[in-house]
Amino acid sequence: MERILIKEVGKRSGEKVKLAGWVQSIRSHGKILFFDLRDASGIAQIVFTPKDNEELYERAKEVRPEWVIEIEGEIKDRPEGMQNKEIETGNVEIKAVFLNVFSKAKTLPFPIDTEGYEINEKHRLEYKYIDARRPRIRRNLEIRHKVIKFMRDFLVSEGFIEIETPVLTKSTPEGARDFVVPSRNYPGKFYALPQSPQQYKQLLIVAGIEKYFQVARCFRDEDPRGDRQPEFTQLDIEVAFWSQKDILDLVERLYTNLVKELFPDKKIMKIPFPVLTYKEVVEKYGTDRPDIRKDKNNANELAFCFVVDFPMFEYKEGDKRWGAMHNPFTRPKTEDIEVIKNDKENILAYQYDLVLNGHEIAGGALRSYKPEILEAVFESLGYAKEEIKKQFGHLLQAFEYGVPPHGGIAPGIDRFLAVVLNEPSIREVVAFPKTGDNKDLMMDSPAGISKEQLKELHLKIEKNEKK
RNA sequence: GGACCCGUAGCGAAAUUGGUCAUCGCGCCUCCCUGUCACGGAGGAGACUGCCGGUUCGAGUCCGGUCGGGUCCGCCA
Repeated sequence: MERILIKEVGKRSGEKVKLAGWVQSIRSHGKILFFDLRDASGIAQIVFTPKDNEELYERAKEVRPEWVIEIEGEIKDRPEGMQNKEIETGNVEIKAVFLNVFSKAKTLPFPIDTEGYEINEKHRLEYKYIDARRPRIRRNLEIRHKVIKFMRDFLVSEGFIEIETPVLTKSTPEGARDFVVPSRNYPGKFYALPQSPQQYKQLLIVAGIEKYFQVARCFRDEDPRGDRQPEFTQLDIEVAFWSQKDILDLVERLYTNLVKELFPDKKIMKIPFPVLTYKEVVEKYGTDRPDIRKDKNNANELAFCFVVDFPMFEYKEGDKRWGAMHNPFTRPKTEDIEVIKNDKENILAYQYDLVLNGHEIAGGALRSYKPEILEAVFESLGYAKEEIKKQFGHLLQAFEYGVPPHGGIAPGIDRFLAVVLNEPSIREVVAFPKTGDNKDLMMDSPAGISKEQLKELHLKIEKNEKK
């Protein structure tokens, strides 16, 4: 017999079927036994009585919560007054005639019939595969899937193509700390994991891909927060010949359609999204990611806005030097080389963020495509000529072979989901999140490697003198 | 790198100002129960109060350290 999904049983009364799943709860009444059987599609009530089959009933009595079983039986309309309106299949129940236990289960380390917020997160992270059995987490993962699918379908329908870029790439200065991967073939050399596919996507533009996107994993070795993980997913977008307005319009269409389709209960406060300058939001709200909601307690209010005209440079107090506010590839709003080099504090850039309810959910820019501008920016940041060539030579060289004006944006998927699902942390919308100390409690990672591996990689570990 | 918060059975909590036997709910085990759906009822097991040290006649409670989580600042092109 073919197994059917539990959500089907409600409309197949009278049929003999096979079901399989996890035993969610057991209610025993002496001479009648109820299971709530759960699969990925739903929950249904299974009934055993000794009157129908003594041997089967005795075996069913041994079953415990979370065992994985299959049953065969007849779907029957429930007796009058005994329907359960709380579940989709509550009008029927399955009278079991066959039971097979695939797998027993120990008592779970914590309950899964609650929202889960009350449980110490280290337990949930260590047993994430159990935590994810709770409906809230399964729903979050399903909605994540739908959001990503929507984004893909939307961009494809707009003529974009998705292209994968390497995960093993090169460490670059500026920006966050890199995760690095030692090379076996080249002693003392390292790959780096991408902080974003930034340079690759610009090179794809040079290649003539005019509309690129990628659901891209990005890696940054900084201390996490509730809204940051060391690895995260962004919808990486780059286009040739488009203006800033073209890009903002695309993103606005993406989110308005997405919310309409997948979150119909949510209300977007203002369409078109307000466009505010960096200067005015900092003056008015004291932050570059203003929360412009009217009612901050209303979970269904989504207040998007664009923040534009960021400064090109900012002075890094910690490093005592000038850095790029966004990234060095961003196009300044001037083409005057002398101004770029000498008037750093006043230069604005074609840089923009999308902000939602006080969270930065996308950042992007038009890029410098004229080599002399790019070089002026690098010089402004204090790079010597030979250093520029060494670090960014491949990009500058590529730009000598015909490059269109281009730009892009990268919406962060995790953060958007956390906001729209009203979750307190992006850990609630990631399948296997890491702790606030970049550890994976479930895999026990990071972990040591064998002497042989170290030797192959030409690495020696210095003993920590004092830790 | 810095500041703060938390750590008591499997889970969540309680424990006067330091003072008997460390309490409760859920879960777990056994038994009873033919209509429950968070079933119900009766009984039971389960804790060196994260770990190490100190103060004290006496520490779950105070102090120091350590380990494990969390929040924030720095950081996050």
